[in-house]
Order: sequence, then structure tokens, then C-alpha cells
Amino acid sequence: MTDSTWLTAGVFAQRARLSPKALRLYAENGLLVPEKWDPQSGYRLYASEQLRDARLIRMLRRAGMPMRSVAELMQAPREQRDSHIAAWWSRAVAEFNDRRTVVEHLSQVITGGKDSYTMFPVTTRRVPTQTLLTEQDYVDVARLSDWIVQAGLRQLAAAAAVGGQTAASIVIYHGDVSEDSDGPVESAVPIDPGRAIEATLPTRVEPAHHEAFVTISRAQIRYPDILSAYDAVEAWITRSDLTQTGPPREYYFADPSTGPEDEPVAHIAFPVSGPADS
Amino acid sequence: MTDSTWLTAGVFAQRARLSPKALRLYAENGLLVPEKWDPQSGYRLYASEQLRDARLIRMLRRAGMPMRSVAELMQAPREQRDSHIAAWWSRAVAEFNDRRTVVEHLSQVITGGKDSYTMFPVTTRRVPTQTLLTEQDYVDVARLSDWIVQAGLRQLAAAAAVGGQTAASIVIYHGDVSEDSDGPVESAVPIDPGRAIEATLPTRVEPAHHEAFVTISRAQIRYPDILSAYDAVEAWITRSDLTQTGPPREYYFADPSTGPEDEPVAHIAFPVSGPADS
DNA sequence: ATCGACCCCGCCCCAAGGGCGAAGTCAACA
DNA sequence: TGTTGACTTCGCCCTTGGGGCGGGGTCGAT
Repeated sequence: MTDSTWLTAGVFAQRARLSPKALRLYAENGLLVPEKWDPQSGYRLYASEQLRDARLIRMLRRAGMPMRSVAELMQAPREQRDSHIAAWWSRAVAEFNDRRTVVEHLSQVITGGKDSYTMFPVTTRRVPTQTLLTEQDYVDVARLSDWIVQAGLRQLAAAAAVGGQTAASIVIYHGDVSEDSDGPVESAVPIDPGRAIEATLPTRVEPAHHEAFVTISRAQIRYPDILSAYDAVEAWITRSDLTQTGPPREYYFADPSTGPEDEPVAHIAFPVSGPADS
Repeated sequence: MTDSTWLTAGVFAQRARLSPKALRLYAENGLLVPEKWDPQSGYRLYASEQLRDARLIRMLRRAGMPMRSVAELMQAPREQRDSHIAAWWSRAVAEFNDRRTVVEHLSQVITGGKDSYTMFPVTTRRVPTQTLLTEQDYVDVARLSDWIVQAGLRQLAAAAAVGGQTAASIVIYHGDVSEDSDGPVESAVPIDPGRAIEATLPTRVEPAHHEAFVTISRAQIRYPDILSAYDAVEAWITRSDLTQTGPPREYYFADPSTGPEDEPVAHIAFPVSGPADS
């Protein structure tokens, strides 16, 4: 029952080691609302007990938690604070690991001096017209691998009813999938064109085209090697004076989750202008 | 000797998987200047060879390197790129570790439920007027510990010439020292007031005051325990209805770098309004 | 000549404040 | 009671790395 002292904004800021400007922002956004706020003069008066909250907020901001999350956290009941922080932090760690992966890939490519496509032999092929069971969605990086499996299973089931799949399952990246971008991603399974009308899932026709592609093993499909594989195809296309004519895709012809590490499991492919296209 | 194809901004953006807006920004800031830039229409034309650079830039940006650093990197000779990236990345890692430290401290305090000051007994004392050899500087977090040692040694040498130091060495944090703030920090050594005029370094008089302080061991002086120590004093001051009247300071009465881990080496202190001051 | 597709430019917006200047407020002092 | 000086508020512009939108210029093809 300590009787509280009223602190002006400047004094409170000093005690909390926050700038007056930051305090004003926090007050406006509900992170730390002063106990007294004179609507006429606009002056804010803080209770000295609020220093505890102010210090907590300072810590959270120093740790990089966004203001909005801090606001939510301060509203939430005390016993949820810990899990709130833990959830946010695990996301921050994932983001950082993502960044590290990219850096590792870069230094591999740069210091190696070798262009990454020397590590992955790139070839081309002609892909005939295919009829695909298809499903498209916005998927963030955390849910990607799960989504691929689930969508693939749904489509295999639907394909079984119309004669089964006729070629490898495909995942097409119409947009980037990273920490701050979520596709869209398309999952597709080729089926017998003649029985497409019977299908219980949406279908579309993928026109014939040429592709440049590399084969990757179960080990290479994981970060960061998969970046090198993509890089290899892109670099090769540029070097070969070809033109990329569509979004990148992955063909899965084996289960990537179980089996020997060096078994080939997928192709990484980019549609390109064919030899006769120009 | 591949003859280059000219790509319009939109096509180049697609191939590089960058937005046209980002490309425009990169062109204006020198990260990736198109080989042709029609001054009349403003149209930019990129050579297909520039796709390599575009992809490198995309990686660097995804890894979080600031645009300005990327621009420098692209200007620099190729063999310096790797060290440039490594230097930037080690700084990024340090920053992230700093954040992690704060989070660890937070969850310690919050989940422990215990207020941190139960782990550190806080007491008060009266500090008499002292004459200090003093030196103040803006020091970032990376150089802090080294600066403290060096400044302390300089002052001890100067103090020796005027009768030696009369009390523990002091470091006063007039401003935060963190990844994005650099003090100022003051290093000070108390000397005999009567011989201050003989001193070869600047001196000042620190007026008598009361302090709340905790004692910390060699182990606790390192992150993140030191945060808890600061927290303990601050929380105790608030609880005791006292008022912090000056910047925090550390008194070193033993060498923090060598010796048993549990030996007390320093006080963490905040000046407060004394019992009779009100 | 016209059309559609493409492109450029400039403006406003985000987060989390920093910095500045004008103007209002408060408290102490004469 | 007035004045002064310290403090406070508000509002505007700046930062990074773009996203989004609208107006208007440009390109190639018909």
C-alpha cells in the first residue's frame, strides 16, 4: 500500500530510461497509458508504480518485439505473458535462422569462387502437355512442407479414382515463399486427360514446354543446399542465353522424408524458351 | 562472349524475382544500375548478364543486409566481397545475441515469478564528497569492456602521481550502452582532494549523495546476470518510494577478469534521494 | 492513328521513433 | 501579481525498404 508519487513525463522518462517521445508513442498506442492524463493541457502524469511496466516495455523493445505485440502483451493477463514472449521469440529465432541460411549459401557460392552450377549438372528436357489435378494456396514458410504433403495426399486420392497419377507430383512456386512472403504455391498431380472430367478436384492443362532442371538428393533438398540448386539452374539459364518463361517448380518422384540421404528425390526445374521457340 | 539480350524493367524484374519498384530503388541507389537508361523517356534496359548481380542482391537483401551496405559491396572489388559479408554478418550475429540475452533475462524474471531483487539484496549507503580523475566518451557496446580497462589504467597511472587512488574505480553510464546507443560513459578514479591541482588528467568533484546498491560477483557481472542486478536495484528503489537522482554506476574493487567466479568484484549503484533529503 | 500493354514519376503509407520549432503550462521567485 | 525559466505538448519532416495507387508518357502492333 505504498502511496504513489506522481511523476511528470520528463522525470518518468529519466527514471525509466526511455525518451519522452517514446513514452508519448507508448501512451498513444496503449502500451503504457499514464494514470492521469489532463485532457485540457494534454499533460501526462505517471504513477511511480508504472515504472515496473515501463522497464518491462523497455526490455521488450530492446529485444526487438514490435510495439503492437508489446501492447497486446501488456493487455493480456499476467500469466499469459511468458508464453506470449516465448511464441514471439521462437518466431524471431526462425527468422534469424532463415537469414543465416541465406548467408551460408552466399559464402559457399562466393568463396568457393565456383559458380554453383558446377556442383549441379543442368540439363534440359521437353515436357509434353499434361492434365493436372491442381490446388493453389497462400502458404507461409512454416507451413510449407506440411502443406505440400497434405495437398499431395489429397490429390493422390483423387487421382486414384481416375486411373492414378501418370507422372511425378509437382509443386509450382508462383511467388516466393519466405519469412515475409507466402507464395502462392500450387500443388499438382498429372492424370489421364481422358478422365479429367470425372475428377473430384479442380484440373487444368499445363501446355507443353521446355525446362532446364537439376536433380537433387534427399540431403540436398534441405536448406541451404536447395538454394544452391535453384541458383544453379538460374545461373545456367542466364549463361545459356535462354529465357525463363515461367515460375520454378519441383517434381517429386520419391518420398523426401524417408530413405537414404543420397537418393535422388526431385527435380528443380524452370521453364525456358525452347531451342526452336525463338 | 555471349551477346547480351536487353530486358525491360518488368521482364528483368520477373526473371530476377524482384519487384519493379525494388529495381527502381536499386537503380537510384547504385546497387544495380541498368546498362541502358534513356534519359528522355526514363526507360531502363537491363542486360541479361545483370541477372547474376540481381540475384546476389536479392540474396543479400533477404539476409537482411542494408541497402547501403549492398551498394558498397557491389562497388567493391570482387575479392573483397566475402570479407565484407562476413564482417557485416558477424555484427548481425552480435546484435541478435544481444537480443537473445535480453529475452533470456526476461523469461528468467517473469517465469521465476520472483522479483529479481529477491536474488540480490539491495542496501543503501552514503557516499561522501569525492574528487575524481575523470574521462568521458561515447563508447559502443563492442568496445565498452576494453575502453573501461584502458581508461581505468590511464587514470590509475595519473592517480599514482598524486598519491594514488583513494577508493574504488567508478564507471558511470550517463546514457545507455547497447547495439544502437553508445553512452556517454564516464570512467573515474577518486583521489586526494588536496592534490587535485597537480593532476595531469581532468578532475571534477562528485557531491555527497545516497546510493542504493547491490554487490555482484565475477560471474554475475557478465550478461545476462548483470541485467538482473540492475533490475533489482531499480525495482527496489521503486518499491521503497525513493527517487533515483542520477545515472547508474559501477564500482570496481577487484579485477573482474581473473579470479574465482564467486568473488565479489563490484557494486551496481543508483544515486537516490536520501532519508533526510525530502 | 489507335490500342493495349508497359513504363515512369510522384504521392501517401508502414514502424519506431529522432529532431526541431511554435506555443502552451507550471512553479518558483520578485 | 507578474515574470521568468523550465517543462510540456503538438505538429511536421526525416529515416529504411519498399507497397500501392493514379496520372500521364512510350512502345510495338495493328
